[in-house]
Amino acid sequence: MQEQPLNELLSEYVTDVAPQLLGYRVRTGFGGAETEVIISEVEAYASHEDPASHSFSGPTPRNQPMYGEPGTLYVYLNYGIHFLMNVVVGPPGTPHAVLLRGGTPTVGLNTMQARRGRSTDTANGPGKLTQALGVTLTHNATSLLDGPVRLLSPLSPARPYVATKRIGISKATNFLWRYTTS
DNA sequence: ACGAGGATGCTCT
DNA sequence: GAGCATCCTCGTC
Repeated sequence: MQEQPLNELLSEYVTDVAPQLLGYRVRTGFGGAETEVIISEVEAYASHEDPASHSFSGPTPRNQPMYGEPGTLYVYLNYGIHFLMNVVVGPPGTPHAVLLRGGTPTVGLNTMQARRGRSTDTANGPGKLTQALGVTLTHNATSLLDGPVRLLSPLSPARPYVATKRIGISKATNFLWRYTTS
């Protein structure tokens, strides 16, 4: 496959990067078990231009990782229950992020099903995705290029996608910044 | 098939 | 103290 280097892709503007991450893989190898999904659903969050972004109002203790290098992993606790994972993107220092909302399991399905405690709906949601991959707050601010949670290039050509409204937010609900493979 | 409601704890005002 | 970038169970149709 031919594609531009990942670090170049991740430096583009967040709404350009987000749909291009569809088809990329996320891989972990915790507890001796390799697990991997193909990303199928993402959302873009554009810092100060986006009232729904965690970095809309500037730096806070929680959103520090968003100000890091493109390719940094930003994990946070949502609703007190679920971890959600983002890829920090955009020109370095701009706190833009792509929320990974779902994936198709390709490696280690049994492990992911065990982590999920069920055999269906393994990674088709942002909280389910992190649980299936074993991603938690301990991985926050690590590098997706060089760390325990890896972002890997697609194995097959890019597929068509659709852009729709983002889900589960109460601000800027009209932005068509949710991208899913059709 | 679908909707309502509860779980659960951190973050920021 | 309010508000979450969610998920699951249970009730009803």
